[in-house]
Amino acid sequence: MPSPPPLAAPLPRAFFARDPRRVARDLLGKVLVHRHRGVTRAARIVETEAYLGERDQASHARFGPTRRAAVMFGPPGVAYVYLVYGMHHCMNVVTGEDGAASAVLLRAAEPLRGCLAVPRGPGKLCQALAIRRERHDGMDLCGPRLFVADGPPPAEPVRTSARIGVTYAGAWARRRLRWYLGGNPWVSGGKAAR
DNA sequence: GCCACGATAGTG
DNA sequence: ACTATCGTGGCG
Repeated sequence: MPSPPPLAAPLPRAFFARDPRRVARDLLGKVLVHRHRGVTRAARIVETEAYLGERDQASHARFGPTRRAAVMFGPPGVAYVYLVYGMHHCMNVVTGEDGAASAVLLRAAEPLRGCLAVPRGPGKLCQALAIRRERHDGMDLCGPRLFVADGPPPAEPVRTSARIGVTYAGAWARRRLRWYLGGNPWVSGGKAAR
């Protein structure tokens, strides 16, 4: 008997080893999958933000390879998960070349399977898929536990805007480094941001 | 050691 | 607009 085909396979590392802006755009419509103890949780990515590296004054990488931001300076295709405001976890995928410190923040997704919350906003996305810093920061996304699977090309139009919550970053805050699916109800930021 | 503050989210 | 809640980075 042939074994059943996997429901979803991880995207190859080459997908992440590119400019974070391209990865941010191409992640729209892809499926984030978390498997743990036989439970699968999955959601379709509808909103992302690119962080361009050490020079990007909105990025955690702006302080150099500190303990928190260390994984951003490593190879692509790895999860960078951190804690904000002492209570919310946020997940990024590391992109670009090894050492470039670029990443893409996953901001919102459409629930597909096993979601514990509505994955609208980066904190809620992690809560929905049971992703947390202690467990997933530094995890390889080309493994079986936490990965991004391919999905059909989105029917919705791809739109861009300035990133959310980075007003401290001066001119970098005004750059259009946020990507989302226009009109999609799962996108965060309220009516104005959709 | 201290301290100010956050790539957020929920309430008023 | 206010705040919960704690790790982080800057500075001394």
